[in-house]
Amino acid sequence: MGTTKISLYTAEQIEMSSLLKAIAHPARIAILEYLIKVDACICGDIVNELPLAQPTVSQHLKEMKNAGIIKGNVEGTAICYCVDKVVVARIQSYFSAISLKLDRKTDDSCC
Amino acid sequence: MGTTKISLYTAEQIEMSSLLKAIAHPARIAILEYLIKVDACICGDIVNELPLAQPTVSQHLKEMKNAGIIKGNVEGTAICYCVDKVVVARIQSYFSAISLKLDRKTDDSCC
DNA sequence: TCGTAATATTGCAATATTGCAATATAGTAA
DNA sequence: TTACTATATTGCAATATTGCAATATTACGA
Repeated sequence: MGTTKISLYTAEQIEMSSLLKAIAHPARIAILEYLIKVDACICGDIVNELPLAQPTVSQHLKEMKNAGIIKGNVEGTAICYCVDKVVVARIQSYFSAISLKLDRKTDDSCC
Repeated sequence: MGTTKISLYTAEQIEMSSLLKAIAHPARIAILEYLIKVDACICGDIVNELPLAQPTVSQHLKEMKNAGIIKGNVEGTAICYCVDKVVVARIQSYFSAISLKLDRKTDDSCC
């Protein structure tokens, strides 16, 4: 990759992009949705739900945890992962703000 | 990359992930925000706003247009890009729905 | 027509991502 | 301790992404 002159992006832009990158994959979305669906934050059977091998799921979980979108809790042999409400809320409000700004415009000036 | 058994993800999951992928980069976010800020959907001076060369910006715009997040309109020599409200709204409501589900839970069962 | 401005495309190097087999680690139970 | 279960890590191949220089294209004006 070429060199990204990161210093010229705002902290928010960088944070947002890294959060989104952590979700921008079908498997990650599926994991996210599964963690939300299975009310209790169930752990390892994510592997059974997804068409992916255990190491791959583990990697995805690691990345998502790194990005901060999920949290992990060791419980004996199992590990309990769950979605971080606060972070999801931040993403949600980011898009709400954008959407609001877009809606305020009378109409698309050219497109 | 290994083979993603795409067939096992839902259409929504795939669509969402590809939309998010089109934004999950500081430059893409910056472009998005700029297009929203400059009320009229101004065209090529995005290049002057970003720390990126013209071909690179052009590529980003192409990808974002491919993903459907922005629209382009030829106006003589210039091209007028603007954000697609509808698509952004879809992303927004996706995260709203998730956020809502998360909030409905009494508390995080383990984390 | 020629020149210029705005944008796109091509081709390539550098790097990142994805996926998995094999292996390692850690906890728990007998 | 041994065996088992759950998860993580390593190492690697395949592919995707990012960025840009060079070049092409397209539209306009003189």
